[in-house]
Amino acid sequence: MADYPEFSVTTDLVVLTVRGAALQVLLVRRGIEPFRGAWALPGGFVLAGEDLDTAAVRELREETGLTAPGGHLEQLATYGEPGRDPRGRVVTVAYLALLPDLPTPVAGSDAASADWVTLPAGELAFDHARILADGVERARAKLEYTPLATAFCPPEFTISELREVYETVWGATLDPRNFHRKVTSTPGFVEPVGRSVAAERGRPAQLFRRGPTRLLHPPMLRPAS
Amino acid sequence: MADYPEFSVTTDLVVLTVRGAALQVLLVRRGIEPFRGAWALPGGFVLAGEDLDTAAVRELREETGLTAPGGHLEQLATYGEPGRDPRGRVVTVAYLALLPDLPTPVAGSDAASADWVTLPAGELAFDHARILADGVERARAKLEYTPLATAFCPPEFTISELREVYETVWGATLDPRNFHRKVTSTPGFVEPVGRSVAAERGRPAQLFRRGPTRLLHPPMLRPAS
DNA sequence: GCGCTTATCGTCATGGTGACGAAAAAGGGA
DNA sequence: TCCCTTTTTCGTCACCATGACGATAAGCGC
Repeated sequence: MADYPEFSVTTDLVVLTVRGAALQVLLVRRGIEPFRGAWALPGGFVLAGEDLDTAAVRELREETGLTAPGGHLEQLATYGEPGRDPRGRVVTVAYLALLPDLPTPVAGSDAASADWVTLPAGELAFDHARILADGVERARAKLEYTPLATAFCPPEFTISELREVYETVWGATLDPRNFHRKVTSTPGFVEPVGRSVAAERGRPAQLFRRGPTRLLHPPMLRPAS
Repeated sequence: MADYPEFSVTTDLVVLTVRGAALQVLLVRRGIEPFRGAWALPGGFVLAGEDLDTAAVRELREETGLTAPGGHLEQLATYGEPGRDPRGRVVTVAYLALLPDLPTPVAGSDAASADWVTLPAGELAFDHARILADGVERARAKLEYTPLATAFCPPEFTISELREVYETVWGATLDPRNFHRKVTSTPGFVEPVGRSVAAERGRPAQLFRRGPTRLLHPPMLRPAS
């Protein structure tokens, strides 16, 4: 071991949410050099004796104040190019988090100035632009063959809310009737709560919660680009 | 940086191939402690100034003597649980490699005793059993929506060879006629070479090479379990 | 030639999907 | 109260991909 180089290890988070009709990412303004004043992904160093997943959960809690109830957190990829951090040899394990649009603001956060930024975001510190792009692409792909779109929704949601998630993440418009049929006919995707909720306009919609299925068979296919 | 713990970083490789009718993984016998004498995934420490991908390619070359011509190499996941390596805090970035069944043996390899092992493999050093399981599952899933099965084949192959790859990796039997129709009718999956090759028995088969498509639309669906 | 094997093409029924019509169920305004 | 608008939800229809097969083509060995 003594003959091999030493690394610092960080976790960086791509935290996505759907607010209104926009896909947004949680970014922080860096208060110290390098890249002082630039937008960056939230993250930080992995502590001694701390698991990578644990570090990611801790960072998420410190930055958003939430433990992702109903949300989703998964490892994205690891970036370790020499020179990606001017301070030295730093390898970062990136995580992807999908959260519902919570009324909770970023207040109570550790970071002085964290905020939701509508995509596409501009310049980012380090190689965070690439990490963010990889995270968005992963989310787009996962909506196809997993029921992960429900992670963007509150515990109880309507089919229309779920459809808006798909439309926002994919940047496409979907037929409400065919989407309704597809979602409700895929076993285990969503389960009816039994109650309905009055919308601002139009016929009240039925409420659903996430079903037990982790994989969609057959998948939701994106409309041909 | 000085206040944060130091890590060693390694890359471990899940190198898969299809030989005969079996899915095989490249394993090495450890010559030193810990886990001396046990099977382990090939891998090693990332060097100073070396990129993670570069380290993985170097390890692959050192262990197999090949630079994966026509094969496939991608990052799998990163494992950093404290205590996963008794020597200290070691984070490993695992890679997944898919190679054709080359007539080249493992000879000329760095590792004293590397060998192909038919899955399922038995006990493995460190947390390599879990890494291997993750790699196999990734390969199974990727065969569905990417043309990566061609990475298991030589540059020119027959539809039957490609079908055997699917059958071996998925552990299922596929109808040769429907498989032929599906593969040849998916644009960009495979391209006819124009020549045919005589098999040991039966009608000679047409030769194909990999097409330009990176994503299968619609995907190849696994038969219902 | 015959028989065997494998490759390749066709046929048919079924099920999922896109396009779109139509009814249901609310609120708002004259 | 009676329209009008909006959104949800249910139906219909044509089309395409697929699974289950039958049938033919093209080699080999005898």
